[in-house]
Amino acid sequence: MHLPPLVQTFVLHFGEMGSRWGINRTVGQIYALLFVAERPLNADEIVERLGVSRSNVSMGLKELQAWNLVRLQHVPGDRRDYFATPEDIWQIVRTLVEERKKREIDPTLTLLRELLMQEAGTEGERHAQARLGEMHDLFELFAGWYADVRRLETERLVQLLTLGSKVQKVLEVKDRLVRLPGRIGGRAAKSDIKPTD
Amino acid sequence: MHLPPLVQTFVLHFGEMGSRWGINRTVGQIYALLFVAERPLNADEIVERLGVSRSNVSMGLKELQAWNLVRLQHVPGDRRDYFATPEDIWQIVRTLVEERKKREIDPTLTLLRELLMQEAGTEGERHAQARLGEMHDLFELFAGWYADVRRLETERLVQLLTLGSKVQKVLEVKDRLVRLPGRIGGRAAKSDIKPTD
DNA sequence: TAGCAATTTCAGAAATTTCTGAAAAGTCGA
DNA sequence: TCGACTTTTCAGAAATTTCTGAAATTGCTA
Repeated sequence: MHLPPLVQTFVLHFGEMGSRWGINRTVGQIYALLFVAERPLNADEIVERLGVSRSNVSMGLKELQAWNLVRLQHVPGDRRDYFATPEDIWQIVRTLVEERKKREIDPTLTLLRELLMQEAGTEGERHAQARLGEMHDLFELFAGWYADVRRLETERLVQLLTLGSKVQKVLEVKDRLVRLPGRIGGRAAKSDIKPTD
Repeated sequence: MHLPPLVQTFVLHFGEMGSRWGINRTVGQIYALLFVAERPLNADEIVERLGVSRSNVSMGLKELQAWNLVRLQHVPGDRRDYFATPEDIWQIVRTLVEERKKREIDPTLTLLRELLMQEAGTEGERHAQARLGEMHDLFELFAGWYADVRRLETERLVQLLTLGSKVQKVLEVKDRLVRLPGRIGGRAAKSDIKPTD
């Protein structure tokens, strides 16, 4: 691996973090390398800089493409494939949110729906089902949030994230205004989740 | 493994999802089992129901405790340890958010800060640093959001999550009101992140 | 402080994931 | 269609993670 020290530190870190983020080391390193690169890189350049096998890079790039985290580009007069990360970091956020939803939330949501349809035999199963119902509502809420985030344009997304704990004040303001004639704020959100604290 | 079919399906699914969520199969199964259990369970009961080794359960419980996802309880007249998940599912959300921040965001934030302090030698390093700066700002924003979520009481948390794409309307309303005399909405959030789309 | 019950630790076995090299498949111009 | 170049596939090697059984430790009470 020969890279400027700053880049190398970053690339190695991303490789290590990969396992916490659900990708493997090489995939993390490739992504980090492309992220800081000044121009698109081809597979052999990645092999050269990371010191891993060609086939590993090929598989890593395939996975990053499946995640929609890298874009394939072509350099005129060169038939090799060149890869780059989207420059807009907010596009990356939307992509990650979408993929996480698909992988970490949707499958469980599907299963929970199925289990809630079943007939509970024993007392224990009835209790389990009640608990699964709570989890289902929670997962639905998250799924909706993720879906919303994906659709928001950048400026609104920044606002939503910046909002955080200020939500209280903002909503107070809204509630007050919504009660005025004219109804700007839209209808109240349905919520079958009962707060317990 | 002997469990009612409904519970077994759920437990197995959680075990499989575990790897996507950054925990191992047994840890996922233990969590799922405790989540739907009618009463706290001791280690031997978990061994019995999941059909895994005693030591594996011991390690799994230790990890779940490190994540603050299970609580240790004592049954009077029984010196064994009993375990349960907090009943309030929103407490679980806060815990997960906190732990994810600690594991998935903070280490990278720390590294990015360090790298941004360094002197960039080459042109390539200067470009890399600019890119890392963008990532740093993004991670800061997320870290702040996560920290906020952890602090919100349940009702507000539900509101924040339900908000999603409605953020636009709500903020329009707020903006309008904030400009009125009295300044209810608080000061504008500082934002060094420039939207690019 | 001996004896028993419960829990934890840990070395190595088992399972899983990641990575490589070699071969296959695809692509383009001559 | 050939041949040079490029990418993909995949079986097995290497690395890593997970899991187990046995032993050690903890803590209680008699």
